[in-house]
Amino acid sequence: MTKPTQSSTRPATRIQARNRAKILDAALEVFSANGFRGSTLDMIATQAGLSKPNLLYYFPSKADVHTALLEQLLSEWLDPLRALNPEGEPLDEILAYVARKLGMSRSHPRESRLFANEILQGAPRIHDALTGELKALVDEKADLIQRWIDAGRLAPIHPYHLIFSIWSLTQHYSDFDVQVRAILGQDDVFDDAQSYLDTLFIRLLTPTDRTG
Amino acid sequence: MTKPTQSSTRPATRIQARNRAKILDAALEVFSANGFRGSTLDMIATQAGLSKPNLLYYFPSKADVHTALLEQLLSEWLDPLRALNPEGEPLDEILAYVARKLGMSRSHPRESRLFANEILQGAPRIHDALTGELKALVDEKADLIQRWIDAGRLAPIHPYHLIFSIWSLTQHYSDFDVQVRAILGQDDVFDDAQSYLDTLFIRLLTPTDRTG
DNA sequence: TCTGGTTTTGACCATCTGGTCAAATCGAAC
DNA sequence: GTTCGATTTGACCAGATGGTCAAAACCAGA
Repeated sequence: MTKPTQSSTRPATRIQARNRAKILDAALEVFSANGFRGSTLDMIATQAGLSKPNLLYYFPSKADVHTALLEQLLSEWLDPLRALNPEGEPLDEILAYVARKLGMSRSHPRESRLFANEILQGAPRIHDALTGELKALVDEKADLIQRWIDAGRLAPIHPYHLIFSIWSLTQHYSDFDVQVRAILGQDDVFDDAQSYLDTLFIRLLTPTDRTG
Repeated sequence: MTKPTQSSTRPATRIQARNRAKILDAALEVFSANGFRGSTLDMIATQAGLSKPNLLYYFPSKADVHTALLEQLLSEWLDPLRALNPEGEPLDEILAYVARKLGMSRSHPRESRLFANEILQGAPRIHDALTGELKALVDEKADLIQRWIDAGRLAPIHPYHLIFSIWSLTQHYSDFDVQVRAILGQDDVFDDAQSYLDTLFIRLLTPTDRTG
């Protein structure tokens, strides 16, 4: 009856790795659809194909599943921003970032909703990550954008609000999915969204030529 | 022990009006902060200064409080869009709409979060309103915007996605409040946001002059 | 096959929570 | 101040839910 989570030394068996993965995937499905309080261990266990006590054999509590999930996903979630390349052409870099982020809303809507739920509730479990890891990354990239602006390679706008606007515009299509579909019907929402956002950021960011 | 809610004929006493209002305000506070499943009748009752059975004397169930709250707020929530004036100058009208919407994020963050929670969970209780009242209003206003575009008074963009972008950009500042503040600190977020959004929509929507 | 650790589970518990109810209290009209 | 409906409440209930535990089943190496 050795608890597997204590095995910080032991190299985790194949069964452990497989079941922890199954649980985290099930938890993503359930938490993203129902929020933390709206999700039950039974839902997650069933979704994972395990019994509730068996789930609790791998994670000591519901909160631990949630925390583990958020931690695992946060870094991956920030990859698109991290990939903003200081060496690239500014406008292309931003547009590529927008495209990556919109792509994630399309392909990873569960992750997006999981974070949206967490932030909406006041981020009780990842507040430290917000003021730490996230802020550090955003500070760095906002600085980069400011340098591009100072060099006249982007129109002058508030770098932080630019980043916020990219987040909100892209995540809207996953988080508020139901509303978007209620209004538009089942159309190819993401293709139209992509071209709309391209237009928007090109117009917003293309520097006015002042050499005349 | 006559239930007050049955009195569709009776004109509702002063006490009834006062307590129903207290309950709905408390419910707004609690539901917007914790979501539907994360809120308890005890929380709402305490917040309203009533006992739980007393609360249930005015509303037959928790779900009924929630529904009543959403219904009461939905119409008011759409007022800024409804006020879009066909007779006005197109760009001014859109900018004024953005300003009204951002103002509501600042002054009514609880309402914004209440709706965000509901939509995130798949809008189980207001889906009809989305495909009905909301869609009808958006269709009407999208049509107006399209006519402005056709008349060359706005740059050509997708009207529905324009409306979505206004929603997402403005509501972000209330719904994701915690995240914004974690990154920016306690600054005057809304003033900067207002000028950022002004810039954004002016650049996006100002028609290119083709008379040359 | 035996052995010892790993994994799984059925039964169970305590707490929380939505909701009920009969009795008590209140309040306005007479 | 009496009356009768409106309002309020303490006590209570049933189901849901997070979590425990001891025993059973499983599995890999000797």
